[in-house]
Amino acid sequence: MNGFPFDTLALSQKHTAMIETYMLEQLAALAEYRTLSRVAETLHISQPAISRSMQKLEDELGVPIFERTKNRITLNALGEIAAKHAKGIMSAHNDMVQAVRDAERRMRTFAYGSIAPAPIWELSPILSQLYMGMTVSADLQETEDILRARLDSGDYNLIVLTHPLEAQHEPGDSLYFSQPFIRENLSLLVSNAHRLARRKSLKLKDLAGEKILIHNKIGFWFSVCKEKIPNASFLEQNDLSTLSEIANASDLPTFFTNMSDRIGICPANKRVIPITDAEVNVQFWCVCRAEKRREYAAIFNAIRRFTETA
Amino acid sequence: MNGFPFDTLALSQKHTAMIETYMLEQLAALAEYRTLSRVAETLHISQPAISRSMQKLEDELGVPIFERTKNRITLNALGEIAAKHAKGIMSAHNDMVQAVRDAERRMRTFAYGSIAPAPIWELSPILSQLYMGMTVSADLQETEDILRARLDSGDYNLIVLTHPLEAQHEPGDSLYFSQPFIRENLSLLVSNAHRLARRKSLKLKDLAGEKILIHNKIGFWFSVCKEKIPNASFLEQNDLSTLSEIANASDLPTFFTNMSDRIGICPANKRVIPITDAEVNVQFWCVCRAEKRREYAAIFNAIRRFTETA
DNA sequence: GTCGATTACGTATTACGTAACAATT
DNA sequence: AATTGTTACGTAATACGTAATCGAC
Repeated sequence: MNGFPFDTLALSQKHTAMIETYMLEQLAALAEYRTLSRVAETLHISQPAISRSMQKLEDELGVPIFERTKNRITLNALGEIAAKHAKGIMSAHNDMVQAVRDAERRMRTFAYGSIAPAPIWELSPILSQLYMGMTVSADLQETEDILRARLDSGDYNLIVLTHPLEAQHEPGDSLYFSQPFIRENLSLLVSNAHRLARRKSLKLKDLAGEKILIHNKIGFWFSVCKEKIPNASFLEQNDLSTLSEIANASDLPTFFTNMSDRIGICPANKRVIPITDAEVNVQFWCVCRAEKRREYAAIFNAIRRFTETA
Repeated sequence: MNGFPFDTLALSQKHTAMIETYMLEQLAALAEYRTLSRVAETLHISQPAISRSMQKLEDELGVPIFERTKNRITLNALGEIAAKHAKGIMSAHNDMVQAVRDAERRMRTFAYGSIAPAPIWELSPILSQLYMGMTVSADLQETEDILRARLDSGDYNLIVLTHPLEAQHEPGDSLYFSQPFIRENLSLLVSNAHRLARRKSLKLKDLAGEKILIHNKIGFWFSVCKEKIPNASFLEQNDLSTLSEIANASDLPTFFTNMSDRIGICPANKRVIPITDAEVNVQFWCVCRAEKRREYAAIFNAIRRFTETA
C-alpha cells in the first residue's frame, strides 16, 4: 500500500473518513424516490451501483439506516435523519457554487437601478466609460422599496432616487452616501388645437379627465401621474418609436421632459407646456451604501463633473 | 465511453457536476494553512495532489478562486467565499454522522436523571429488566433545571423529581406526565453519646453548628441540608464505604433515610432520629414528556406495581 | 412472468505518489 | 540551498456497468 504509512495503525478506527458526495446525492435521491431502481434511472446509473453505494454509506456511518427485506429496501428512522442531512448538504453544495459565481458576476458587473429612465440615459454612458470591460447593467424600477432592498442586498451597486437617502438607523455615520445628479421637469406636449394649448403652465389636476398617450416603462412618473391626475385615461404604450409616431399623427397629448429630446422625441407643430407641480420637477440623486463611497469615488467625481457641465 | 449515453450531448455544459468531498476538505484546509505544502502534510497527501485538486476545483467552479504567482498560491476574494462555504459543508458532514450516531445511541439507551440517589437504586433494576439488551444510564443531578433541560432536549427519556411537573405553557394538554414513585424520609444517625441522642425527632435547625459527616453525591439533599442547617460544618466524603466506616468508628452524626438500609448502611449501636421538616420527607415523582407517555406505558405500569407493593 | 435488490466480476475512471522541473526566497 | 507550486507519468483505488441470482408480487 502506498501513501499514508500510518494507515496500518489507523485501520481500527478510520478517522471518520469523510462521506463522499455521490453517496449523499444518492441517499437524498433515495429519500425522494423510495426505490433503488427509480434512483438509478433518475441519476442515470445502474441499480447495483446504488445498492453498493448505500451499503458502503451504511457501513461508514456504522449504524443501520435501512430496513431490508429480500427485494425491498426502505429508510429507517436513522436513515430519514441521514437523508435530511444529506439534502441539506446537497443544497449547501449548490449554495456554494451559486455564491461564488454570483460574487464573480458582481465583481464583473456594475449594476444599478433607477426610479426613472432619464438618469439611465445619462449614467450608463458615464459608467461604461469608467468601468471599461465591465458589464454595466441598469434596471428601471417603479418603487423606491425595491431599489433600496437591492442596494442593501448588494444586487445593486448604486441607485438613483428623487431624493437623498440619510441614515435613519445610526445617528453618527450615515448608512448611505447621496449625491445630486440631473434635474428633470415634466411638461405636456399638446397639439395647437388642444383646449390647453394656450396655457403658459399647467397643474396636474388641470389634466383631469384627459386622454393622455403615455409610455408605461417610465418608473415613478407613471404612478405619480396616475395618482395626481383625477379621472385621466392613459393610453399605455410600451414601444417608444410607435408612441412618438402615434403622438405625431394624432392630437393626443403626451408627456415631455427636458431630458426627452436627448433621445430623439422632438415635438412637431406641438406646444410644450410646463407642469408646475413639485412632484414632477425632480432632482435625481445617486445613492450608494456608505461603505462603498471610497470605492466609487471615481464614479461620483465623474457624476459631479457631468452635473456641473450639463 | 460506457454509461450515460447523453454524455456526448451534455459535454458542453456538464450538468453542474457535484463538487467532490476531498476538494472541499482540501480547500478548507488551504484557507487554514495558507500553503499547499502545509495542507499536504496536514492531510497526509502529496503537494502535487493538492495542486491538481485545486486546479480541478477552480475549473469546475468556472471562476478563478486563486491568485497565482510562480511559486505562491493564495485565495482571492472568491476563494475566500468558496472556502467559507467549504468549511460549512465540512461541518455539515460531521453534523450528519454525529446526528445519526446520536440518534442511534438514543434508540439503544434509556437515559434518565434523578434529583436524588435513592430513586436510581430502585428504578435502574426495573428499567434494566424492562429494556433487556438496552443500556440503561442514570445520572444524578443536583438541580431540577438541568434535569428538565435534558428531558426537553431528549437527552433524558425520564427524570425523577420531588414533585410532579405540570404544564405551565399550554392550558389544555400537559407537556409532561408525572407519576408518584417512592417516598424518602431523612433521619439523623447519632451515637448514643451525642447530645441529641435522646430526642424522639428533630428539626433541621436543631442541627445548627453541628459537625456532620456527609456524602457529597446525594443530589438535592446536599443543597437542602446546606441551606436549612445554620452554621453546620459538613465533612464531605465521596466514597460510600469509607464514609460508613468513619461513621461507625467515630461519634460524628450522619444522615440516614428509609432507603439507606437497602444499600447496606446499617446503624451499629447508634440511634436513628427522624427529621420532621417537610423538605426532607419527600415524595419522588417520575416525569416524562407527555408525548412519550404511551411509549413508556410499560415503565409506568412497572413503577406503579413496584410502588404499590413496596 | 415482471420487478426490485443483491452479488460477482471485469473495466474505466481518477485521485494518488514519485520524479523532474521552475521560480522565488 | 531550501522552499513552494506545477507538470509528467505510471499506479492503485474505486465506482461503475453487465450479467447472474434470489424473492416477492
